Amino acid sequence: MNDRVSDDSTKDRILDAAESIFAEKGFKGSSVRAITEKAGVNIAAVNYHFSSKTGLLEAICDRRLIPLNKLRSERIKGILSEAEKSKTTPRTKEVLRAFIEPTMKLKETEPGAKDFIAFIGRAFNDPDGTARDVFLKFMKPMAELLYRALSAALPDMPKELLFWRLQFAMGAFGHTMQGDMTGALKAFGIEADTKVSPLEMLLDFMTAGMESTYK
Amino acid sequence: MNDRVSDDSTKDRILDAAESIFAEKGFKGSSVRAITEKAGVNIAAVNYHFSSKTGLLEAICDRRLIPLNKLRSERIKGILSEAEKSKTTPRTKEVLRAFIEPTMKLKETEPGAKDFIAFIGRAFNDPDGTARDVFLKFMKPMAELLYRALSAALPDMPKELLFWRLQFAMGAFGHTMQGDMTGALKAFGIEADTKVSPLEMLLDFMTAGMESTYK
DNA sequence: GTCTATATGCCGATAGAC
DNA sequence: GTCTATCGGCATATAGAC
Repeated sequence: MNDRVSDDSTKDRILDAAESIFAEKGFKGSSVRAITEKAGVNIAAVNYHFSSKTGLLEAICDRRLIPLNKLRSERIKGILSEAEKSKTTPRTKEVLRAFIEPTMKLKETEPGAKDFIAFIGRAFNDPDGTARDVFLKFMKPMAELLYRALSAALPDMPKELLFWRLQFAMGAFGHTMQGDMTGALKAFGIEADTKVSPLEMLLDFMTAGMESTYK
Repeated sequence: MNDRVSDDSTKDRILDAAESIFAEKGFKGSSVRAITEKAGVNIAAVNYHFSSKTGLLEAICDRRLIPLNKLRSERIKGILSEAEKSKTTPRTKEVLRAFIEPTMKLKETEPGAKDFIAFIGRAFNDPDGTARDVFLKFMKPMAELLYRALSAALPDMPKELLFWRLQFAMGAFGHTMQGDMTGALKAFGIEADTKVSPLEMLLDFMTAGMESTYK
């Protein structure tokens, strides 16, 4: 048995290549040909190992999104049960952090995972029905748990307002995840400062937005 | 002369159909065949009138995005010159409103424009290079003006932080523009309340995020 | 300006040899 | 499990009749 995410098998070579090409070109824009060429395997291998291009997409989600959502869920459930025990309200920012921090950590530590993160950042808005459907299927229980936790953190907020704000926050998150901003920063004549962390900036922004009482 | 955005000419029938199909399926996912069929014109008409599929995309942006950005720009420039005259700082929320309100208004008043809005909401994150490049080309001066106006509204904020927060805000905006949330609302068991305006909710969220001093 | 017919090419998927 | 060869389909784009 091998618990590494990737090894040198044909299957994993295809998964690695697909992750990277999907991230760059989207699901529809990526051809099985391009994927197998990058992986250095025969074009027929995708159908042999994954049945279809869609099957390959599902395998990618199995490999990365399931473990990622497991981490997120455990942290959020921990926050919820601790709040229940102490009869307090969870803090909005900690709930959001529990969702987002594992994503950033995966991006930094797991080689190749940054392609996956970029891909799901945009799968969320991907016009291709197949990609969106697969992605939403994998995300549904996670989204419900996040919504519940934010409900607990902001118990007096009308549910529809909470829902919309969660949409806004997820839009900000998804857009941040897809691709890096280095080029855009330069285009605005801004020098990047490595002291500031995108994670903390995003959490501040989201938390303020979620909790806003701005008039 | 005819100053309506759309009439019954072949050209406009194609633009209307393309707008709607691009919105649903993205640029790559939309075929010229599907567009001409929906428009009720011959398949060769796209190349005759617009040279290519990409030319068609550019014509769509010409028709909608240029006038929309003109409205946005005029309002933002008005805010900037008024602030200069009165030696005050523009208000963040009013700058954001000047950018977003014309979008919402276009969506409500111009028939068919809601397809365009949904499309640009996602063109922003569209993995297809062609669509993203065309869109960004049309948006560049607009983005720079918006950044300048927010700089004026938040003069003490470090430029890199301002830049990132603008990215977050645009992510929230783009995600909100693409498609309607009715289905998702129902999936969360939330009854939609027409009294609350997505525009105001979004502006509150964005303004709080932009101005956040949350620790 | 609109049509048919077609050129040319890439797509996902598979059959069948090894 | 990996290969070659190929199928059938759909894509964009165009040539040329009307």
